[in-house]
Amino acid sequence: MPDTKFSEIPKAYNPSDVEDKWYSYWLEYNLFRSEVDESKKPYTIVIPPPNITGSLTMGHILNNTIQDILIRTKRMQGYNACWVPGTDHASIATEAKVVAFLKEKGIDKREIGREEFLKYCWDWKEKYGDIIIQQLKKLGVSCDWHRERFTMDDHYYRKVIETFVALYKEGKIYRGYRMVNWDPASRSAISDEEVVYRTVNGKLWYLKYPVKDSDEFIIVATTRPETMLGDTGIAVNFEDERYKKFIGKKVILPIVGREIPVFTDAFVDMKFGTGAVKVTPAHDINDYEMGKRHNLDTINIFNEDATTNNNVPEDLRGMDRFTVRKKVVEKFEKLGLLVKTEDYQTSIGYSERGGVPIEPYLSEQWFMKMKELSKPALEVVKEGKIKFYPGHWVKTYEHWMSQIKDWCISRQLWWGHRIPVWYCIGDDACKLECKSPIVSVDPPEKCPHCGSKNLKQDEDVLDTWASSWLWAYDVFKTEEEQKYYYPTDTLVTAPDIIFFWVARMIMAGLHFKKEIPFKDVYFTSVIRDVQGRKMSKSLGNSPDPLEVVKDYGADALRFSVIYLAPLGQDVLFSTDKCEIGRNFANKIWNAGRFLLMNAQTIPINNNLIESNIDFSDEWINSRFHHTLSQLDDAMEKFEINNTTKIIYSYVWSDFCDWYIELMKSRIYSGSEEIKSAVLTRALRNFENLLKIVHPFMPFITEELWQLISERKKGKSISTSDYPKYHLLNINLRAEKEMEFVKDVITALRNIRGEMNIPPSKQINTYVKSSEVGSHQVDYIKKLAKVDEIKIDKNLIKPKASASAVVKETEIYVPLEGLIDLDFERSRLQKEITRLEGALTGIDKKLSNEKFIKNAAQDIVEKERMKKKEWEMNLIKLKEIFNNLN
RNA sequence: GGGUUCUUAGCUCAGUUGGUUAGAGCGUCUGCUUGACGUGCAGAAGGUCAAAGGUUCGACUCCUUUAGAACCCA
Repeated sequence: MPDTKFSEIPKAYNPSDVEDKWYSYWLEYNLFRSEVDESKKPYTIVIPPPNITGSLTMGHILNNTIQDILIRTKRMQGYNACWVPGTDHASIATEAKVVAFLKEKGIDKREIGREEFLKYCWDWKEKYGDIIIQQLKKLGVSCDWHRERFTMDDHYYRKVIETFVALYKEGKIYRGYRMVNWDPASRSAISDEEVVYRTVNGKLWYLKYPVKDSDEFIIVATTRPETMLGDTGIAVNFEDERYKKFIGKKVILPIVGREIPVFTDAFVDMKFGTGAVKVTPAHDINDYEMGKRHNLDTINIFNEDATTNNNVPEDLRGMDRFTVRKKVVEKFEKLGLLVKTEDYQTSIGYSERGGVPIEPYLSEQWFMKMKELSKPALEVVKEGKIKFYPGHWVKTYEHWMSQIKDWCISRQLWWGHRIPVWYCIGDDACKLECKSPIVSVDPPEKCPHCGSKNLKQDEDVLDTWASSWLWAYDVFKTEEEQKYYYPTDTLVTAPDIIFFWVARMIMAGLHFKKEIPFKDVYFTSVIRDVQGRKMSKSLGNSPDPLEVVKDYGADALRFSVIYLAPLGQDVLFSTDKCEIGRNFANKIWNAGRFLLMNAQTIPINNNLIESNIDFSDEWINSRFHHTLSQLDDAMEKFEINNTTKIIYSYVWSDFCDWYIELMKSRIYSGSEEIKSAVLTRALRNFENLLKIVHPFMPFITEELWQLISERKKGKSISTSDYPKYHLLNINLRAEKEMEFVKDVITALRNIRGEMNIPPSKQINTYVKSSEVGSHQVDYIKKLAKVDEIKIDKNLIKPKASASAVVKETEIYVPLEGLIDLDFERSRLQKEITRLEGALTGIDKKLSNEKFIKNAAQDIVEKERMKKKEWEMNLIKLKEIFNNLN
């Protein structure tokens, strides 16, 4: 026993005293380090790399706590546990931040040029890049920090480029002039997945287009009147009687004066608007398709920043899209061509990062063919080779995978992996072949066709996800490591990146490594505030996790968040809910404090660990192994939330409420040998308790583990052996005995409570039985505050007593002068009524032939047993009731 | 418009392949300076399991419909 004085152990657990101390200790002794070791089975997790732009959110807390629970458990269970941390360069998000930062200083990125701009980006990364990572350490996560990676590390960068080149050579990457989602704020293309749709209150404008050589008009309805400047046709449905006479005619485009044809296309919905649709092939994906079908001109009216270009009339040039909208509507109004304006609810795509409405925009981009890659990736999930938790995500995944489109991977940005493609801009010697791009991992010296050294690299960088989809294996640098650690075991991630990241990692893993990247995917809950709103910076409803750690402790935060987060459901979180974890930590602390206090005076003697065992020892051991079995089961099924409930109930109800309370009678009044035996055993039980709590609450368990016994330098609970479940420890007899004792004590407490007997007042008790052992009697006396117990199977009910029937055993508490007979009568009557109701139900069942015939035999048997016991109890209660005097 | 999920005590949620006259934590009420803990202890109250049908000997659990909520996709 370490010579910590009891008086030195504070009454309440104070997390700030211990957290930093133990985190540095763990790092000092490299306890989270993992290296290839063929003699051990690896258990591997790669962290979902947080953005270098962000700071720690409650989402990170939940996500990383789950990973830490898994990895710590496996580490203690003897696996070579490897958790690889790292960060993501987040191309578009970081570039936006740096651009904004420069803007404040009055610098435009185009002025300073690419190289200079990238220096600023790297500065940013150095300064802010590992904020989240540092914050995570406060949470106690057990990552192998020697393995920290960044998606733009030299090694990783090269892997990304090599992957591009390989896929290009396989014909899976191509360049094309296509309509893409354009973010005018960052002046870059983005992928379909980066577009978020929002319902907004817009308007529907009805515009009149004069028909050429006629007095008639065609009226079109549009939500984006400004795009009329690029209209090159009017489409109607072939079956629409209203417009048959116009088909093949031309209309004069107002303001512009261009003549555009009226044609039919099945795409047109007769019921929408007026049934006539203005067609702008350069600025709408559906119009683009129609334009292709009908050979319409494609007139782009916007610059890259969505201001109008020279393809619109002079007085409307250089305006942003919203200004020009106003101007166009004004002009229509002046011309008498605006029929009406209606309020209209519409869904508009916004750039997730840029925050502005995306513009469908024609441009030259790089694409990845996805069909072939997606097929095996869909299979492994459908077949269950990769399991999702909760399983319903499989359907979402299937849906997306089976209608996957080619992936636009180029971004018109500078921060990121620059596309490894060069173009010959050559000289006179250029040949036709020089037009084809040169794709190469290392910069080519000259054009392979004409020999010119005048080459220019593609300006664009790759989509961030085209780097992070390699994360599951390229975080491991050597072949040896990849072979040992890959496939990884579990991925824990937020469901909103199932397509961005999870799906693509599966594709990459299967394609390049011929193996799944992970076996299990755990999709975390979404953390919301108590009103159910998503946590966001703009709402200010997102607590700073580090503040919470300061106020409640890291262990409390971890435990609370998991306790509140059921699989597959949102969590309504508020800081004060961390009281659950804080109180729990304090409970554990005080259980430890109690044992340590007694260890000051009672010698620990391991020779006595198997001596003086009674049913309470057998019971707690049995309960512990039940708990282990439940824990194993829940972990297996990734019911992480459930594990906290299992642990909570064991620690609080079994260990503290009963085991510790029971042990007091022996510790305070037993012989020296009994005291020693009981306490020695209790400390061992407590150590086991600490071990199963440790993955959830690493700091407090380490502190107590170090306190309850002298440990060698470098020893830690985090690398101790996790207790193993053994069926042999389940002791049904002890459990039954314990159950009886608990029931008697509860019944007596109930009587005390209802009869208003002050706790200070001792009572006497009579038990009509022959089977209660003396060891049980001691416990009942102590916990129910009973002075004297008389046990006799023939005893006669004493006068003026309160009573109860527990497991067919009658219990009496004589209360001469204290008892209110009417009250006792109503108390008994309540129980009688309850039992009668229950028995009616059971009788109905048992007298039903079909039940006897159809129900499983053990169910019927169970019902019969219940009936027997309840009938017995009822008879006794009625007898007591009738003889009450 | 299509898909997924959810609706159980005042609140937040459990409830395992249908078989306990429905469980926990918080909150509420009553009592407690009991020698670990008031961040605690003991006791109690509180639910026609969203609604209506159906399957079944038996439905919180399975099916259908309806109402409401959330999310994803278009």
